[in-house]
Amino acid sequence: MSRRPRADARRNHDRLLAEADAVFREQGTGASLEGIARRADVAVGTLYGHFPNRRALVGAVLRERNEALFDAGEALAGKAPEEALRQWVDLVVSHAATYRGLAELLADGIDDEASELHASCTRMADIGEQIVSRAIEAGTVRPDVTAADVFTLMNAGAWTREHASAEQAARLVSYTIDGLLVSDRSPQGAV
Amino acid sequence: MSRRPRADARRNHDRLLAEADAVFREQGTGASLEGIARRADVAVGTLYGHFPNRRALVGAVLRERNEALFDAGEALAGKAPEEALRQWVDLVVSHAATYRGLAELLADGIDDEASELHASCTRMADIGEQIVSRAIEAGTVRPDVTAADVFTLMNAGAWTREHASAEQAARLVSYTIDGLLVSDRSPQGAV
DNA sequence: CCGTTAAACTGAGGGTGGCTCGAGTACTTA
DNA sequence: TAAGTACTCGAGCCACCCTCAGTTTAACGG
Repeated sequence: MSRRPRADARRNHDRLLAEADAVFREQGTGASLEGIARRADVAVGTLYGHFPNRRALVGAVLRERNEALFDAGEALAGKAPEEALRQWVDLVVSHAATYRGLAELLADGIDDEASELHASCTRMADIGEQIVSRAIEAGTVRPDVTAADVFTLMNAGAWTREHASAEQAARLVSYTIDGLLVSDRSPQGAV
Repeated sequence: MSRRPRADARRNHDRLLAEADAVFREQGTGASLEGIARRADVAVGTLYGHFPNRRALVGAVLRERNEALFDAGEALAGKAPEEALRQWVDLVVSHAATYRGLAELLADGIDDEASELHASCTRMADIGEQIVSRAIEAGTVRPDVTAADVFTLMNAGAWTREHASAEQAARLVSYTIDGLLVSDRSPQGAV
């Protein structure tokens, strides 16, 4: 029979997650893992016992938060296509901007199946895919726009927010979405 | 009177620049400076004697290259506004993508007067400003678009190219520029 | 309550990299 | 060729990543 998990193990796991969350918010996802272990009053080895590498720790910190994000994304299915697209991109950009450096991990995670963030990335891309294909059907968005375009836009937006003002990032994202829409200058979608 | 600079100093300087260029191309601007010193057959201290920090070294590597870039940018003054804008952004994105990590240094350099890259950043932004204001006058680009928008777009494009395919980055940039243009959906320019 | 057992914890240690500074070297100049 | 100094060297300190052999401690069965 399998034993019940040890109480100290669970306690350390939770402490590590809590401190990692705080530290990543303050210093970004590139923060010192030894520092996180220190703050959690735990030896480095313990941290590595629970989370084999930085990505795993970031992934764990994000897990709950991501659930809420994905739920919100799916709730957008009812909205008008353009609204849904704008809000989804905005949601993800704000989410990613909570932790400096996350945009990079996400952008790299979509192509790396070994990444602990891969599942989250594909989930994000899938939701974007649904929204964008609905928008194309509705004739709102150009038919040649892909899910990859939307995923990339989200990452670029999040990165921009780390290196410029939130307003500047929002402007750029907004312009880009304008560019994705059907207009007199762009190919018309099938009705 | 000031002496002629020592021959060995100049030799080391040049070797360091050459190796730094090669290494930054191969490994990005985050590469080990100790490794660069080793490759240049020089002690670390010598590297730091010539270039006090990583940004200074990157800036020096970029200097000549930047001149060519700026010249090309100014040569675009004759082109049609939209063409000039697209080509300028493309030029800078390709330039920045030569060295992984450069997009970040540039994005941060525009706000940091102490950065050795600050001058290059403002120069880039200035050229963008000229092109965009000409395009606005011509009624091609929305009147609310700023030089900062263009600078940010260039950085975001370069970053995207580091984390996705060149094609994907080009698509996104292209869509964004579409969004900057005057169309039936956006505010009309004067004229 | 107390062994037994395995899961979990610990932290020294080996590796890499950034950067400094005092001692030594070698180039220029007169 | 000697003086003077610009330049070079690299050991050394610090921070970080990650591992693993030895130790602790919680869970379980009697």
